[in-house]
Amino acid sequence: MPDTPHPVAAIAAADRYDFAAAEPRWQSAWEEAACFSVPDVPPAGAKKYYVLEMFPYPSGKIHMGHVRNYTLGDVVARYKRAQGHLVMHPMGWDAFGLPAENAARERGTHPATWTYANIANMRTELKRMGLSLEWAREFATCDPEYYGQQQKLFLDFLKDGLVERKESWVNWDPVDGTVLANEQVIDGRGWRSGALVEKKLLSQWFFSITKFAPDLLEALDGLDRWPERVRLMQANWIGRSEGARVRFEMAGAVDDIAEVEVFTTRPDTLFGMSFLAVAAEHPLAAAAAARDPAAAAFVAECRSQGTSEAVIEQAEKRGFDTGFRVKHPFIEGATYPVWIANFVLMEYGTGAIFGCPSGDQRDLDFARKYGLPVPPVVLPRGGDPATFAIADEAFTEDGTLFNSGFLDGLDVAEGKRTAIARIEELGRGKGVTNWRLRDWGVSRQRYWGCPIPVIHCDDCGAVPVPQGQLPVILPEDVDFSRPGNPLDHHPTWKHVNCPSCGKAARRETDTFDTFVDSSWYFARFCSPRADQPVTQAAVDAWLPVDQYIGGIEHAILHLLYSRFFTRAMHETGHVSVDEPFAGLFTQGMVQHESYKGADGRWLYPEEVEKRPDGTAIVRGGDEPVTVGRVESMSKSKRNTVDPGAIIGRYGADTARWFILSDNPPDRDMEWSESGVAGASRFIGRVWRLAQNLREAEAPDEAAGRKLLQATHRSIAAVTEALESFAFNVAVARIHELANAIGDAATAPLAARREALEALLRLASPMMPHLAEELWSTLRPGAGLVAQLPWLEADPELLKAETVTLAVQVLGKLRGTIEVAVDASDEVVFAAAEAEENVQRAIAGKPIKKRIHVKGRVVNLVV
RNA sequence: GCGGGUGUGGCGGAAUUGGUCCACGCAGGAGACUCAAAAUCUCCCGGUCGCAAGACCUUGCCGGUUCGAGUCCGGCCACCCGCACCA
Repeated sequence: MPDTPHPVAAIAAADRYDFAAAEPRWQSAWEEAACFSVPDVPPAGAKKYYVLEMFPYPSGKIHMGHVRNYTLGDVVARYKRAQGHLVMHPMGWDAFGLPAENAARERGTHPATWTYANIANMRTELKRMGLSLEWAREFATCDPEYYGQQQKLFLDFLKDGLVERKESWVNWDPVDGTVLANEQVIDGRGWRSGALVEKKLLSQWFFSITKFAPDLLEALDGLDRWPERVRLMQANWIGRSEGARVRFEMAGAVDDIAEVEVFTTRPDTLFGMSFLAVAAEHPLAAAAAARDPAAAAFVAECRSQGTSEAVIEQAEKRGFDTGFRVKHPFIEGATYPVWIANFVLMEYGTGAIFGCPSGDQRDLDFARKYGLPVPPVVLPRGGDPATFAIADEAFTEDGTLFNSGFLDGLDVAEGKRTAIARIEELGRGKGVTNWRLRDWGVSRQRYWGCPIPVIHCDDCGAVPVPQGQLPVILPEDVDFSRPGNPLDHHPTWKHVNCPSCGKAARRETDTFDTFVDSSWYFARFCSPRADQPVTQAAVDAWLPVDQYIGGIEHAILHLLYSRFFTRAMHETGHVSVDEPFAGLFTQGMVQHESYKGADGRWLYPEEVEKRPDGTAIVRGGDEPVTVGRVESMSKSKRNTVDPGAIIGRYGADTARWFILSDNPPDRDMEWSESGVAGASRFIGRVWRLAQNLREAEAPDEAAGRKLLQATHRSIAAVTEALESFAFNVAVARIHELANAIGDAATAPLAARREALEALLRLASPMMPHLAEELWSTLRPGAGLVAQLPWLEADPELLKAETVTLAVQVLGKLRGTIEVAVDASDEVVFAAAEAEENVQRAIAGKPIKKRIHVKGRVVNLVV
């Protein structure tokens, strides 16, 4: 950033705030003063505060979501710094991932070239925002210095039994010969080839996150600075459920399969069984397919359904009767058909369920569709057992069991206990706790990711790469002209000798899921250049992150994986904490109106001109524009606004101010051009307030005191708003203070000056450049606002002598009265009843009850 | 489909957590300044009725609890986020 000298006198003479000159100047000043640098290990007694925003994927340009995210974090960082904390506020890049490979295939640019060019550009853009970041800690996850340390962590996890090799299903594009991500599967077809996607079984690496399931669930209670909804979503995702595993004996073994095990949370409804259903990947389904071409066709069809749970759950529920039958564990002689069903998930429970249509909506829909019986077994309270029947809605609530043999008369909870006891007695299964959470598959068949540091040897199996050979670095000479994983068809890279026996062996060619990269970066920031993953003293001092800020879309996966990683790093001796993020704030998305031209093509906002009558036309023409709904900014709909253009035109403070002022930060916000213009006007207004500071002709002490009271009320209100992340309210309170200063033309200069200086300091976390600019002219030589302590309200000036009470009659507002703050009930009621409009409302009726809430309201009941 | 959330003027929203609904801003209207425009400054601005005082209605919809409900409870509707290989 060029350092443009700009003498104070020149600024004062100008009639407009020159943000383009001022903003880079203050950015350099902060850098020179090293305002935002902190040591890896803070000095004894320092109050540390770690502020972190989710680091960006380097897509090429920052977008408004980034501006919002990093502005929010910056306000917190600057505010906490002013409060006397030693604040660490780093930035880095989540730099591995699919888009770089797509760019390589489409444009022939190497992923590394593309990624580092994007980072360079985005770093420049972020710097223009004036964020209080410590750039010395910057790294990208695609730096070998970072991912090499990640490989060490993986090997430690492997040694400690936190990693497993298992088989799992992937989306397979049979034409491209490529594994597809879920987002690359569109309507069951590969996005490039258009081929019907198949499921394919691959051997892959898994992190044993399920080992921590109980702790990950229980520890949510301690995360009291996390949004309740995120904790709820995580709890539901981990999904602890009590139930039973029950083995059903086959009525005639199939191959060597003599029984099928199901998991159920409703063992009490076993007498309501109608069928048994298995997943298409279940061994019984395979056995059926081997015997019956129709079964094989159905299994093949399920296999083309993709691996995404959302797709599976929304697909039409379908099944195939295998002809096999199982025996009921309780009812002598009863047998039930075994179906293959497309909604049974192999990954959950045992891959098989027993169907009780009267007590489960999905089972009921299935039974109705295929004409299976629906025996009711739970009678609603007050229901008549003789006539109760299920129509098209299953009964899932508590009731009394009936038609259920030894369970008759019990309620659901007792029924569960009794049924489990009997199952265990019969040796047909047992009560178990089941978890929805699955182990975390981290293998990806891609080039642009962290290589998994393992060598496969025919004799020794999977052998860890020895410490001395780390890091395993990605080869640079890769060929993207053919589909599939370039690492796999690289001519030499994968051919190595087994570290154990020395024979020819193969490198693992899979790379890590990019969620691995982002699961420990917050720890690496504490000592970003260390030659081990983390240094103990640094992470012990700085972790956990005190305030983490990012999008709600990461509420489950990223946050859960990071919580797992921290536990795994604790277990392997790298960190001392279990929870990575003590405080979490989830921001809403940035949205904009969308526009379409006459021919239906999407238009960018800058191509559209709004007319006074509310209609819109294409700028510089007469083509009508259809204004669409407000939705999340996306490139495909072109409803994006480039932050760079906004900052160039209005300055960083304006962009920051608007993005904070529009609405509460946890809600979606609508970017609007007029809103930005409004923010820009306010910046100009504050600047003018400072230019017009001179002694009043007839200074009025009373007006001065009033202004100071308003100032100190503002200090209290803004502080409270910032504490609770109500930045839009903080902005409103600062507006009010500006209005108060503007209205106090007769107040003595000293009072107006104190008020304005307070305004600058209260606004400085949000508009740091203007605050510095004006502070430096009002208080030359008084240092940087960025290094000043936060203001505290003077309690003496917060006191009020009187208070306005609302007077209600029968709960309806009929007037207000002004009373002393400490007025007694008698005085208050007398004043209330004397009020003219209140008298009219009472209309002479006797007052039955009088309610007085101090400082708030009086309610008279007649 | 399952899990989670949101809904208050023309618009974004505020509301000491059960106590004066609509602070602050945007848009709009009127005026001042100006040859004019921009910028700036002042005033008005939820709806209906009324000359006014004021009355009635109003926090997505329907019902309930309470002296009093945007806030608590029950039932719906709409939209948004996530669903394990997008990041």
